Amino acid sequence: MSSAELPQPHRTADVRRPTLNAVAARAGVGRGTVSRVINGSPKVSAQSRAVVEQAIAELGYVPNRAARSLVTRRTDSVALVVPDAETRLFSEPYFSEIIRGVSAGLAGAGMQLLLVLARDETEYARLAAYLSAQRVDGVLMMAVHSDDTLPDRLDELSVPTVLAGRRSETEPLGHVRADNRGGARVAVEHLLAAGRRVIGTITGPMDMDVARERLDGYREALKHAGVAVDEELIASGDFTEEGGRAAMRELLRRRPGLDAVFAASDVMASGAVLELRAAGRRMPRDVALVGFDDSIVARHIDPPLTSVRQPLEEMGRTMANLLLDEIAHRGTGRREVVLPTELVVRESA
Amino acid sequence: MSSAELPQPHRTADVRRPTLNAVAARAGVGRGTVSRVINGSPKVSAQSRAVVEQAIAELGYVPNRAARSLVTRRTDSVALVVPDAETRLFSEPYFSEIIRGVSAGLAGAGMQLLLVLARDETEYARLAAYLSAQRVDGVLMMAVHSDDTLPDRLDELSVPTVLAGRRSETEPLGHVRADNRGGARVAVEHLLAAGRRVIGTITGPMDMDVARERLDGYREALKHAGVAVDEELIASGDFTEEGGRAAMRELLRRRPGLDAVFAASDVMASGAVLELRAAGRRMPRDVALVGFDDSIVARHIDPPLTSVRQPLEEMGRTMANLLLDEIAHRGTGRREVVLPTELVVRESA
DNA sequence: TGAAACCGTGGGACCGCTCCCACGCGGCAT
DNA sequence: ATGCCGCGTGGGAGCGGTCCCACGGTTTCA
Repeated sequence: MSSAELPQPHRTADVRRPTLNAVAARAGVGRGTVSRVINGSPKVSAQSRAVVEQAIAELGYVPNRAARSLVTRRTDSVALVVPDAETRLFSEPYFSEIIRGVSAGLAGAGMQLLLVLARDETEYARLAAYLSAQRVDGVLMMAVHSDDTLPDRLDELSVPTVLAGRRSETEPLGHVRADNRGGARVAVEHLLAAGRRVIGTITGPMDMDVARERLDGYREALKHAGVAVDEELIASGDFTEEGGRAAMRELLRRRPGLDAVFAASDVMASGAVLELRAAGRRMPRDVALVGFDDSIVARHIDPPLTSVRQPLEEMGRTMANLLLDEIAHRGTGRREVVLPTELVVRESA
Repeated sequence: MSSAELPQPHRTADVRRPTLNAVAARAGVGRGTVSRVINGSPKVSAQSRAVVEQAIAELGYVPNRAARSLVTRRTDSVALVVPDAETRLFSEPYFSEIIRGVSAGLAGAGMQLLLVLARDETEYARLAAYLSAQRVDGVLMMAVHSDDTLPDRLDELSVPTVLAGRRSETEPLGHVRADNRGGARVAVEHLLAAGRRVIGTITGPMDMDVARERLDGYREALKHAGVAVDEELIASGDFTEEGGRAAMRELLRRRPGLDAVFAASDVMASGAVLELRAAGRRMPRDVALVGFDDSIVARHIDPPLTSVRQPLEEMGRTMANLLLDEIAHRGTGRREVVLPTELVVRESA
């Protein structure tokens, strides 16, 4: 009989939810008043507010986001963009912790989190247009590469954007990062304090800011302790296990007498461990080892790895806050926040 | 002069994007025609279509999602709900792989992924109302507990829902899961094939379907091989490292002569390794060990752990597809999909 | 040759909300 | 008393789409 018998593809269940109008009718007030109550406007009498709130409760009214967005031009949602190539890194606490921080930071403001995995280059290229098309109020980006221009494009389109980490020392956009330099410094100081003097380091790719910063921290610590920096003790990896292993091999070849290594990431450290073991070096007796990230592998490496921990969740929360701030008051000036790291001492050093 | 000088908090940049109207005007056709072109309706002449597409390209037009949602009552987005308590599991490939699969599956359909971390109980309780309030077209849920009623509530509110894993053998909702029983069986068969006969198992919490299924697989394999199941060789853990360790200790106490162990998760296996090592057992010589999940720790345990891998990404993609299907044709009947597992042989067994 | 069927098309109505203007009313100064 | 101010308040307009009806122009078939 009714059209209800016809299939209704692509239609949500037509259990029509109460509208603002319905609430107004029930409360015996105008739509404007209901809207004011919902949006916490002060220009409502206590009485009206009570009546409206009552009606809302009775009807189980929830505002329609689309209708609101349409007029306010806000979406109350932000996108978290992660290049898919890096998704594997998800497996590191890095992503999950940051995400939970972001989520916590956004929840308070009633913002939704849109997860966008940029699969291939094509998709990535379209992203700027896509994200600027009034779909989100702002964008958070993780794992930005030095040569990544998406942030700049978003900036041109005046889409509030906050990055996890910076692309270079002169990052123009707002971002949050850990004190990589300080963390590295503390790590190396820890090795120095244990009496180690021939300390090598395995760096990340030098076109990444984190890698440069951690290397700088290594240098600073040595310099500060009056130990000359031996360039032969610096080998570069690429943040992969195999890269770490190769770098370690190189270090052992160049300076067989080294007694400690600071690896700029736990994953590289785990590669180094394999090589050290193969070379018959015992840890920490012969060679002490410190990593960076305090990732999940740190605890499972044998011996458990001393590592530098970043306040990931706090970084996420801070990113959310910076973004919310930027959304609320545009162009309040870009801000960068650097959060402190912490050395987690285990058995490897 | 203009109002542009006034601060405009909470307003997106007023660079007004072209509307469908603008496109129509430029193309010299009516709004209806433009709408038809955008939605791929066949009832448009080739000529009109060409003109409209041209105009769209020239203006860089992108449809306004909110406006569309308002009338269609669709949002073209689905929520992925993850109880925050489980977020730590993010660090396992489990979540990241599933997410990437989900994302891939949704991307093809032009759907957005809303990540919802349900923090505390209160929030979790509100979620049903929230999610049913025309905010998403469907819901994907991970890490559902046996006593979780959110899925049922969503179902009542006729919100299409698909789960990762089932709550019990009689799960009424659509879901995707790995062949836990078969995987466990293959794992144990692998141990049997290596000549092991006194095979213990460390199970997960028995109120979880995965745990029960994996234990069943263990039993099946033994039975099939004509080996009597010794209940003393079954110890229960809780999917944590410490739980695995305790269970292993118990097994060694009960049956010091065991020559193999099947742990229902890699994390528990890593705990077992610690205990075995403490007890002076060498692996795999004295005791062979197989885990489940092929998580990141599996490769880093010493010796590298033989483990059962689940096709996580495919599970994610399948979840997305089931959900899309359910959204498009409601009530086409609940479906459950079971995907095969694979034994990854390393050095521990 | 005329009616019927069909096809692409334009545009009005509407989705549910916010914004803002105009209005009524009581209190205060004139 | 009369005017003015300010505070709630109601409701029209409009956000940018989709849906659907009505319309003119062909084609089809009796």
